Amino acid sequence: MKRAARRPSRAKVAPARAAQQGRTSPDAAIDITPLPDAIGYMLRRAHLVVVKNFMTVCDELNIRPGQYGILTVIENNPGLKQIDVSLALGIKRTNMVALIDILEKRALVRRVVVRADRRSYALHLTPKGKAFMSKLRARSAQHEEEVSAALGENGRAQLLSLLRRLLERLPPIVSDDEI
Amino acid sequence: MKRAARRPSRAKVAPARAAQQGRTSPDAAIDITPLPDAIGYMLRRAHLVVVKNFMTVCDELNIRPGQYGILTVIENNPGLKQIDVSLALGIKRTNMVALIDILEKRALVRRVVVRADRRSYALHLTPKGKAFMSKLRARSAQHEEEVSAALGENGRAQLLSLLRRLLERLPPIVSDDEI
DNA sequence: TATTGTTATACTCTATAACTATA
DNA sequence: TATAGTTATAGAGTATAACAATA
Repeated sequence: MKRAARRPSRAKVAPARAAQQGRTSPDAAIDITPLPDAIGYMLRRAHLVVVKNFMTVCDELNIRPGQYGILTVIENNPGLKQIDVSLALGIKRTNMVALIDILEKRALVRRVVVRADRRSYALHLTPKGKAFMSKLRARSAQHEEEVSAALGENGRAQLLSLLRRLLERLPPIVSDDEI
Repeated sequence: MKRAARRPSRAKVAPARAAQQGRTSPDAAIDITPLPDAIGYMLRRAHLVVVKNFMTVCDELNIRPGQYGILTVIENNPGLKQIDVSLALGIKRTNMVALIDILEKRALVRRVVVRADRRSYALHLTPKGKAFMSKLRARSAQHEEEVSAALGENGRAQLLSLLRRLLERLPPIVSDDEI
């Protein structure tokens, strides 16, 4: 996330049409949300602003949002296999390898050999991983507070309820065959 | 979006912990939404299922969601410069070039030379582009209906209102200096 | 035969630097 | 000096195919 400073700031864009017609009123400007009725697009923009906010937490602790998800799933379900984490988060098992590699190299996660099934590993947080998650959870809670404040009274619960409805009632992203 | 069929379907994952403890009840399985209280994560998942739904429309008409946004902005604001479209959609002007190239090669959009400022183009839909948008709008409306149905009575309006609040009250994704 | 982890690879989206031509 | 468009390039994130070890 780098800063730059080239052009003067302007929240709205004066369209060429307005200029061509001699109108210079800022009211003629198009809005920064040009597809305000497209649920998919609005979800995308909202996700981006929330993630940008969360990235300040991630940058502090040098972690990616996806890795935060993996750590959380492992912490809440110690002993999971990589394939289970993949399935839970919708990350392909083929892409999970490098992600776990990073977390293992940082000594946050351990791959524990399972005698019952020597194809797979049981994933656990190390003591360092648990301490890390402790910090991460505290900072994440702060972030969630900021988002809640933006959403207003009851807004957070309402939003989560509506998002849950979408996840429950629309076809899932990937059938787990594809993980 | 390819189909595959390797493993038996399972909506929930039986965690190794439960198995190790001898529990095999499906109630012990972890949910497919492992971060149900993280607004950012839930927005991501919801966006993915909605986009997957919208992709059926895009695949039919051989277009990407981002290109749909560009066409919509140009249709609603004929004569905009590339930089204006970039700003409106949060797409860097450097990445806008190839996107407009594609739309121009498909004869949906025209770059019209502006005598008043020969650095820039005025973007317009061609007649073919307008006809295309006509089809696209109709199919998109169908898609929006499906999403609305999933959200239930008033759900759509509530969700849009909450998402708008996030966009208005959290810091913007990019200052327009960075476009 | 099927599953788990792995490697290699490709594709999309996004990001940065540097150039040109115009203003 | 600043802006609009462009090119080249690099980095995420995600996708598929093929393989070894194990069940």
